[in-house]
Amino acid sequence: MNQIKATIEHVEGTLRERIQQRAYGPGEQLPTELALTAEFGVSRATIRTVLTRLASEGLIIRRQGAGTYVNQRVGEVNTLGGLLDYGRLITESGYQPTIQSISMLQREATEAEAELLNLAPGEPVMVLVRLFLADERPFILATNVIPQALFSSNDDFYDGRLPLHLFLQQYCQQTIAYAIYEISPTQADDAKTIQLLNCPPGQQLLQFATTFYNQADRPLVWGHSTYDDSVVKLRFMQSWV
Amino acid sequence: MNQIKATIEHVEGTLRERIQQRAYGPGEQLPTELALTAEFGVSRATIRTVLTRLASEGLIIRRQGAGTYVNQRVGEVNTLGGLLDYGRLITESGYQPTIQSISMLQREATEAEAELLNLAPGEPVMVLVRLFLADERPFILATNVIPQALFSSNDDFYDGRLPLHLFLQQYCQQTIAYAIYEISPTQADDAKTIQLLNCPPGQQLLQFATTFYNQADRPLVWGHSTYDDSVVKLRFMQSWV
DNA sequence: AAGTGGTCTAGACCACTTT
DNA sequence: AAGTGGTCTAGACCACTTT
Repeated sequence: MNQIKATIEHVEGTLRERIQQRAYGPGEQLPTELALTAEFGVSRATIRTVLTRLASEGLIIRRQGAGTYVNQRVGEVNTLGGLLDYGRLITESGYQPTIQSISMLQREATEAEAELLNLAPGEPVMVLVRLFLADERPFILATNVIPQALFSSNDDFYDGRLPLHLFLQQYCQQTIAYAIYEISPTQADDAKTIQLLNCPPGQQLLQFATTFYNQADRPLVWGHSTYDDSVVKLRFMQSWV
Repeated sequence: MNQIKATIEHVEGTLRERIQQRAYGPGEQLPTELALTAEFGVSRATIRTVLTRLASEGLIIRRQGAGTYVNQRVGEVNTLGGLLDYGRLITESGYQPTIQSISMLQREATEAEAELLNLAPGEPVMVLVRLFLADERPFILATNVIPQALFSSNDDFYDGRLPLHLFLQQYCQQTIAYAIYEISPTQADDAKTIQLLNCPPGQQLLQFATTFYNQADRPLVWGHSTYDDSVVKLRFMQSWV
């Protein structure tokens, strides 16, 4: 009567939790696939589906003939699961995240924005400016531009501190399927950036220009963020099978 | 008598080729999984293994109930399959790559290098300095440090123009399993960089600090690269299932 | 020789989208 | 209602590593 229906989700969640809480520590061997089938009472194909997902993130490493191991260096990386969510980046770096909503206003799309978001020039957009802090230290200033047309409901309050994907889910009923990032070097040169990020003029910064799309390839958000990496370094992991 | 043994590889290679050569163009629907099983004469599980790999790179998008589609924007990204291979990054950006071997010498590891490569300080390392050009324009200056102990054979010639993973395969019999990248902003400040990258002093650049590991978590290479993104922008894609 | 993950089959039913 | 991908089973044999 207490049947768990979403088997894959359950197995995946359980294994992620065990790795996160070091029940399976860095470098340690996971139970064999056969042992996992026995423990969870599912077929090997189900187990392998889950392990494939974890391996593609670099969380585990599988060696034919030898076993499946927790990646020894997961702890050194702060972008596991992607850059979508700056809040999580902060958490994974070991800090306490705070998100401040600096401003939220409606205006007409610039030509560039209209182009990127597949809008006619002048169509209304919502502009969110937010500041991310790690342990009270500001280090990301993010501007996100969302077509006003996506806001189906007529809410009169939007919580600007929600992670972007939850914001879109909540107020636009849209799910982000993929994103394209452009990363470039920049420096603190305008007064607003210098003030909000609390950094000296000329400080070298990273800039992300990102477009988020849904499954139907429709652009949902265009954003650009300025990232002060003297606070938190940006560390990616990439794995090959 | 003409049996193809590596079924998955064959299917995967064929589908990649078709996408690359636009037999399946951007945004177009792929044949259904059922159709692919018929065409290749394999089970659906085999087809799904391949499609899962392509989807995790963002090459295709699968929509339950609707079909499998080539990502409309694959062409906008130049890091598909990862940053491992700068030569491919250039190709994917539409340029002709050239790799120049600037220097290749043996010396003692610095303390920092020894730490990163799990060596005792002073152990010998091989240092490769290489310049990557896109259509004759220099844009990446890469330094790679490899423990001398990895060079098993006593070759007296090393081809410094090989992509790093082939270099390691060839001369060290080592396969890269994963890498950890740190991306930071920097600027052209030393004479050598300015000269080789042919850029004005103070030009803003990206810097990658990368450590490559094998399956047994052994560090194989530590590298740092300076990247002039005024030549080729760095564009990532990230997808969520 | 025993144990491990990798490939592969031939089904079944479900969730979701399209027609 | 028909078609599509998602989940799931219960096997089999292979390639590779460890004992």
